[in-house]
Amino acid sequence: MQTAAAAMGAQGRRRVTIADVAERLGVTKSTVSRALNGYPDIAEGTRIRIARTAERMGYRPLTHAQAIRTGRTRSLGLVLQIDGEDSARPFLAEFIAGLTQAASDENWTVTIAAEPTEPKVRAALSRLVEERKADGFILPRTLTHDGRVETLRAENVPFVMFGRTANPEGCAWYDIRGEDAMRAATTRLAALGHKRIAHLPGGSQYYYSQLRLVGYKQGLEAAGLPFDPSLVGLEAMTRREGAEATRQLLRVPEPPTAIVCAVDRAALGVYKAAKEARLEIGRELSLIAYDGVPEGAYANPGLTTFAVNSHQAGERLARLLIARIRGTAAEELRELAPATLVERGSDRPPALSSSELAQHITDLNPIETVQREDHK
Amino acid sequence: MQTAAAAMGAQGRRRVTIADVAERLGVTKSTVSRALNGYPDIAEGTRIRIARTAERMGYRPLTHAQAIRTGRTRSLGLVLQIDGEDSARPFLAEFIAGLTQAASDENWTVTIAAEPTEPKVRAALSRLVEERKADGFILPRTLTHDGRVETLRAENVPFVMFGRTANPEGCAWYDIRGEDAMRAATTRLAALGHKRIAHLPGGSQYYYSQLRLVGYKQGLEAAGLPFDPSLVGLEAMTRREGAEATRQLLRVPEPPTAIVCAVDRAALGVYKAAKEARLEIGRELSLIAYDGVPEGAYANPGLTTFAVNSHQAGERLARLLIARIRGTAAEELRELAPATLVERGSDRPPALSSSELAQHITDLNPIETVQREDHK
DNA sequence: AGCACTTCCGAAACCGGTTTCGGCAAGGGG
DNA sequence: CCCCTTGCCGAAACCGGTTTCGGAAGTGCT
Repeated sequence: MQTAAAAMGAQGRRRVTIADVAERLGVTKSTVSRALNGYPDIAEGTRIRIARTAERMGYRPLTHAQAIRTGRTRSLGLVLQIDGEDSARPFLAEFIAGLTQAASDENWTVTIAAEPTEPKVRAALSRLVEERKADGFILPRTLTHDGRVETLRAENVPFVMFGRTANPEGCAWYDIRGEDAMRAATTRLAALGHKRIAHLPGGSQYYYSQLRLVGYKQGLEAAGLPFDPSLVGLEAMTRREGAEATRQLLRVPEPPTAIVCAVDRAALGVYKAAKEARLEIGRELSLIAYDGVPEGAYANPGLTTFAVNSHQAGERLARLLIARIRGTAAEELRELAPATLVERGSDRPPALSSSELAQHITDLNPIETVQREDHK
Repeated sequence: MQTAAAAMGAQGRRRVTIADVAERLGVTKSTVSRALNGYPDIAEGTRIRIARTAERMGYRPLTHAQAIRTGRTRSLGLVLQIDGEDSARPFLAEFIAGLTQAASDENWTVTIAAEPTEPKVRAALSRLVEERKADGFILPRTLTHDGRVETLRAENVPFVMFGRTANPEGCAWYDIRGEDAMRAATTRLAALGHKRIAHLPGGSQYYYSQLRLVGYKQGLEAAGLPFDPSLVGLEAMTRREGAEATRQLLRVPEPPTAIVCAVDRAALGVYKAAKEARLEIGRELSLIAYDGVPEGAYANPGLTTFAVNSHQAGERLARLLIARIRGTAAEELRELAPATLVERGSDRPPALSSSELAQHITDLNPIETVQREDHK
């Protein structure tokens, strides 16, 4: 139904095509094409001459026309899983900015899609490949065992992950050294005088949670503190879960005076639980987390955290993926970057020792109250 | 340099092409093409036969191959302006989800780009058109006078705006009735007993700010309250600006007992200023805002606000743009939707009258303190 | 001088579609 | 019965590139 073509995208004069360039120089299209694409059977002088006139005439090959023969589109694919529940993604804008700017530097574009469930995400990946809409993919939020990786490996499609994974075979990635951040957070709290430092891990489906737990343990070891499994709380990815995990940690005989959270949003829940228990963050309970969400700055006191540079992540991932598509081996395309400490007010020397804190908590919170909080 | 094609996207068997379908039926490619594209010179029976076999064979035309002749890509363009400063976009994920899901329903895709400044955004729009990467654009964050519109109008490229604009000629849009929300907010506060209701407008570069101001005035009128220009505060788009505007409003002889904010983030600044002035939100100062940012739920008390459904906005905009590209007149593609009231705790009957509040403020805050706050 | 190799480029096919053009057959009117 | 439409489809050109193939000129070697 190509009839109602009222809105024709016709903007003035015609594009300059490869035929125009060829004619101008008295050579054939094929010579121009091979010259511009670096084929070895074109004389150096000819190549330069062609490159110059093409440049001067403003010739830019039409990606679609190339794609029909080469199969390549110069397009990076990004498929998001957005399920409405947990769709607060403060970093998405910066991430996309980094991605698209790096892509456009190399004259690539980014095709984006979103689906609510994992099977649909996989289907979308396949569809984009099948329709040649993307030459490769960036996979955000890598899981320990990631179905998307299987899909793409099976179809032999290039990809790079934001985050490492359990089975690294054939995988390229960019990741932040979350384990180093957790390690530094722990030693920092120890240096402030904390003896009982807890950890709130992230969801176990994410590989980074394992890494961050390891970093926490390394930090304890470096500080000469023993590892106590009872100080590893429930998995907490949300404010609600963070609050619940904290309530549980504060109920034990020797409660922690500091908590290292795998993610900022869980840390926001620590604030909530602390408020319920009438504890002041930065005095009775210290806190360091990871991510750098903007809400952390609004918390009271501000949340000390290790921030990740999402813009840079997007930028690097775009470059890695382009290299991957061009044929570089996955094993050579693995990059790690550090998180940056943002010091705010949530980490201070402990005002109370662990046992004093325990006493303080039971003084302030009769058993009944605590239990009622627990069930709400 | 097409050499290192190690990562060829070759997935098994070849696609089924239009030639395959034609051969299968003993007709020519051209017949298949015209049948599938609804040309009138194909017999109905033939059309059905072709459609069925194409379907059965799993034939899907390759968009790029079509594009080279038709110039159309079946791709929607979205160019974001992301400048790093104000890049917190809590709705972006939902918006993109709506957009891409609607697009993919109609077998279109979304190409996304981001640039830090307005001129670069305009350049990106032109580039995407020039390279035929997008058939039309969605323009988020419409300004009163929008350079993007001029660029696209000049090049005769279809577009739809998220938000209305001053000069509607040739513009299609989807927008939320922010004016109705502001009107409802104002009458609601009046019904709770507030007599002095202030308004914090958004940035004047945004057309919606004008509309919301009008809605506020309509609300006053409907409630039988006089409009007092001194109750319209400074433009506030951020928490910081919202706080500053509030300080200023609270300093007058007859301060407002309630504030209607054009945007949630300014409202978060009201909380801050209220805390400084030791006023309790929902008692001494009531508050209703607009947007529905997640932080509003975490504020204390929760922020009552008119929330916009970003997912739906994206979805509708995709459909409008596709219709626009297919030739529907811009004037027929204008859609408005209401915002939804989310009741939380920030709007209550006033605990104090305006004059009592004024007294209360001066009691609690010696002049010096206020001035110091002012300059920080 | 003769021959085999290179070097470099033109000719033409090709990719997977769309669109123009023209022709055949059936139908209608005089 | 003939001519003129009209309906329907095939043939071929076309879109803007890439890639294969082969041949003309130049080079090196004997």
